[in-house]
Amino acid sequence: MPAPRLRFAPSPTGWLHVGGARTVLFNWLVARRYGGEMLLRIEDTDTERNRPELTDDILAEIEWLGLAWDGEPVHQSDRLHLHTKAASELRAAGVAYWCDCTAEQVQARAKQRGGPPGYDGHCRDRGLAQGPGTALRFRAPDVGTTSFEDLVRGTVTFGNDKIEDFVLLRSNGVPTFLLANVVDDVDMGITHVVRGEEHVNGTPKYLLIGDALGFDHRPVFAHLPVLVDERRKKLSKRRDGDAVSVAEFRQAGYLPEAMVNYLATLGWGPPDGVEIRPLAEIVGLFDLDAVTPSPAFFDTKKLTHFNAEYIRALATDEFVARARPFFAHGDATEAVLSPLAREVQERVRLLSEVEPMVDFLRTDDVEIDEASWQRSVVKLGDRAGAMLDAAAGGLAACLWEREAVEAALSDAALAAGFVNAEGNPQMSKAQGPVRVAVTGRSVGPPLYESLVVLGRERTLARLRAARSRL
RNA sequence: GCCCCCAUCGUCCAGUGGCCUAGGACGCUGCCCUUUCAAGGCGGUAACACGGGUUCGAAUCCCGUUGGGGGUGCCA
Repeated sequence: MPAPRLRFAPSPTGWLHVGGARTVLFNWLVARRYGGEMLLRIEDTDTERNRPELTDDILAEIEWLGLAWDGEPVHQSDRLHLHTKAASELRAAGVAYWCDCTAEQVQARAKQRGGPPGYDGHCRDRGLAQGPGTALRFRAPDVGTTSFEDLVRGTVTFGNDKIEDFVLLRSNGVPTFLLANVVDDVDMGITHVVRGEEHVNGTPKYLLIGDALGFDHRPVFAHLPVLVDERRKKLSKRRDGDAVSVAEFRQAGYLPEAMVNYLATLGWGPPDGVEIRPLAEIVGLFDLDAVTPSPAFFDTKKLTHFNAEYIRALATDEFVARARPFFAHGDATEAVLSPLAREVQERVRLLSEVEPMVDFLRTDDVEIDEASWQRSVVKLGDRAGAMLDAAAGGLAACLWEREAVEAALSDAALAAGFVNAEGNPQMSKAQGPVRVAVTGRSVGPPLYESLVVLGRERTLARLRAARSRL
């Protein structure tokens, strides 16, 4: 395959959502696989809805994902002259005409007619000249079919009689996406149009415009399946029209590598079934022909699993560095995390979970979780108090390092009556009261290591506090 | 309504006429390991939507039904 040229064409009307991210990824994958390029085109022709400041956010998220684009992003609004020139050509060739119907009139007639909604060709042969309030419409053929080969769907065919006379130029003179798209794709030398399934219906219009303009080259199309939510609805339509944004996941502590890897498994799968793997390998394996045509559910649980795997695979210092931006208490958190980093790393699924897990080491303002207190302390009866006392005694005297702390707690367990059938200390239960007293909860990082970091005095103070609470 | 598309475990992916008593992953779950929790090890749960064809043979091909999705804008 000659080096392909692809483009991702977001419109700055919202944040980058995960569906968009998946589209960027698949475009990027094709470009990388075949030594081509992926360009960016900002489709900002909708002056009403446009929010230019969002462009930077979208670019930043794409960068965060690590999916670099080639060249400078193109702004469609800078290219209006090309679009209007094409519009004039179409008008001159008689395949476009001016229409002065308002959107309200079009709708009203459709309703009155009782037939299908849409434009009825009212102004087709009125020979209107351009004037105030006139839009330029494309004269769609009444007979025949328009079809194209889609890399993921095969041949798709539309009856031309079902294609209405759509708008090329709005009455304010600004070209619509339909026109701008075709002109820009050709001008930018785009060979592959890889986009969401929602564009399938617009494709025959794209083709009709291109043919009318006399373009001899057609890009290859690939319409990716939509990403859906738990209700099987398009993700970007979720809630109040809010998409599930990439930013949301970034802020929640997901790694871009995990996100990208997970996204690659939606609508596609590696031939060998190995899902979690470096992007470089995916590049070598990816193929649009192998993309599934059916909608895919965006499963946050599975994404989270990927994320946990990626976190665990990090070098420990890298893990700390990546978690740092999520610390509200900066250096103080890092100081208590460092000695336990490896242990914490194996226990979190999100970077945002790191700080809460070591908070009990940073602050003395530890709240005892009631459920944990009941389950791991109260339920043990008298032995809980005995354990707390014995632990305090042993810990007060021992050497303050891991083995000694373990030994002290083992002895305390024996003294408090936590003994198993073999006569050994039953630490699974005995560590409970100490853990809750010190950390406030019944789950957390390994206890001995935690105590060493906490320090003798603070440990003893918490043991005493718990004792008096009993 | 009309147009287009889709249809394998709860979910994602594998399967492209015989290798399928349908495979992997997430989830859920049993056991083991274990200082809690994780992680790890070994198991389990669970699917070819339905009905017709074609064929010696169908999850795989064709038709229909049903179900789902996308579109139907002077949004992109």
